Amino acid sequence: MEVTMVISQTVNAVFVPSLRTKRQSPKASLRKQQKVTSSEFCVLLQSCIEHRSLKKGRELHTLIREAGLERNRDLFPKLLKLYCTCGRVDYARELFDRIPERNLDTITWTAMISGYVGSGASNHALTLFVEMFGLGLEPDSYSFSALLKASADLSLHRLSTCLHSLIVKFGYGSGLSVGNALIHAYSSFGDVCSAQKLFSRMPDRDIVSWSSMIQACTLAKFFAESRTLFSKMQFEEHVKPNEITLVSLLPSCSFFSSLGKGQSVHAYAIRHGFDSNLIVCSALIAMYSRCGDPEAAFKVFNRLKKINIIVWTSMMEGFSINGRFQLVLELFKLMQDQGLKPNSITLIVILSACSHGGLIDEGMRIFEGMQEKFGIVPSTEHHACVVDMLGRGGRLKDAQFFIEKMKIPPTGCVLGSLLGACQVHRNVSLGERLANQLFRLEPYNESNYVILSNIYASVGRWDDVGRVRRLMALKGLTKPIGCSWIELKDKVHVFGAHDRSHPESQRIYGKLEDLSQMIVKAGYVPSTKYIFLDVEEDDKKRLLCSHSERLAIAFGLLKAPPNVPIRIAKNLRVCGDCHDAIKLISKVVARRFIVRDTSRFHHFSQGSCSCGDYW
DNA sequence: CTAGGGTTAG
Repeated sequence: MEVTMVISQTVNAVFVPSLRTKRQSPKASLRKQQKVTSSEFCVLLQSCIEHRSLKKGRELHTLIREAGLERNRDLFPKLLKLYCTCGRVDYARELFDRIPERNLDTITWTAMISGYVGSGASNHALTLFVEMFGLGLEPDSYSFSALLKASADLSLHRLSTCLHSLIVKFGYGSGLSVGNALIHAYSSFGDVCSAQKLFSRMPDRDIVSWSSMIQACTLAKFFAESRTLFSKMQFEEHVKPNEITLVSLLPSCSFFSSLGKGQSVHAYAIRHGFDSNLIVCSALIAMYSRCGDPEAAFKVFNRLKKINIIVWTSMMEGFSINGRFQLVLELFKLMQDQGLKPNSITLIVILSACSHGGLIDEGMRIFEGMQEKFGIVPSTEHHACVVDMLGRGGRLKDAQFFIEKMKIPPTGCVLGSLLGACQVHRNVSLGERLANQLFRLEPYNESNYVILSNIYASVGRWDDVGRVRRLMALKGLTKPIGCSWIELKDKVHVFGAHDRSHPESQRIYGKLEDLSQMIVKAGYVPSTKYIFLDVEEDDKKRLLCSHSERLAIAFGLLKAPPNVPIRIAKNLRVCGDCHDAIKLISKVVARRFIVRDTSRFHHFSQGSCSCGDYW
């Protein structure tokens, strides 16, 4: 409110005197008006743009038109930008179309193009660019920056490379902003190599270049490289990280599932006053949660005074992946009590929490009330959550019925959820039908093949297992190799299944043997149904004992300082038998284990797990 | 008229 008042005062202060001068000597005032007022208008417009004030902006526009300055070279592009940033690209386009093409210059075309990109209508931006190029107008560095963003938004890798060569041709190859836009575009395609090549050749680099390069590494899962860049920028090139740098870096810190790295970034945020920035905080909350420390995440959450929907969603997601499902629902209620409405992503998080927590009735109630209560039309993702919820709870028939009654066509993710449930509940015939449907729908999604092959294996149909595996090979798909890792003293130790490559392998297997004896005494019976290989029972039992997660656990027990929880991460789902075994190990050695799966955490303590064996 | 940012089912 204050802002609009300031603007209107300024408008009056600037405009009223010029109105008065209008009635005096016309010639003198005209000159005066154009010289002084157009730049003053420019400042005012800028202020409307910054505060996204459409109302004041329209008033200003009227004043500008009356002053005969609408088509001023500086003001016209600014007017376009005003409408675009206020969410009215249509007004901007109308204004743009009122001027004959031949009278438009590159700057104006580019303003309109950027406006489309900024409003998420990148396709229109490209169409306009083609028109502009066809008229023989040369794009400038601003045009290229906007176009690169458009090509990134539309996932057009080829277009980005074409633009890159055009950029070089037009002589903008060493420009800072264009370079930054190129890094961003390449990183959005996961093409870190091109981004890195460009970055290393840039004559000038600023905070945006560094942050974008860090972001590129993080997105491509080059986590160690992100961190290296972070220290390099500070200690070798003396560039000061800002909040955006931290947000680009933070996801890298949770990968190894050890807290140290993320904590140091948090400390940096506190030292530099970034710890009340909501975006930094939601990244911190996600980082702590993904390191298996929801309490630390909650501390960050709790000291915020004003919380937006994304921060709430991050916190609820954090509790959810750490198995605190009741807490998720309590927070969800609290959030609504405070007058905040969930968005579509919040509801996915909530439904997924209900699914993983086995809170089926509650979940169904929330799903059914989505539209009426929150005004959100359920998308395929929400439907997939419900299918997962019913399927996980063993209600396969209900899940099938639910899919049949869907008002929108079921996508791969909806059917995939049900296929996953078929694996858990060993339903071969339904699994087969779904898998065949899915192979047509998404032929290159390897997880569907893996699940079907696991379903066959679980009932001993080894010929069919082989058939699915050959089908995968034919399509060039592979099953990811399982491994687990543990970080100790800044070093990551990775283990594969039955791995003997670690220098301390002998001690690890010795420890495993001890542990096996202890848990057998405590009542452990190996469950060979989790071995999806065609081998003898005894071999299966032996294979179970040296799964990668157990090797990492044994190593952790040998090496980690006493009394701290042992944190393990795995790139696949924890095997069900290992899950049983780790529960018992946590009891017999009186130790907490925090194991991260592909999708969630298992907090093992005193013989039980936070997931309640339902996952 | 330019560049980079947080939450998303299996």
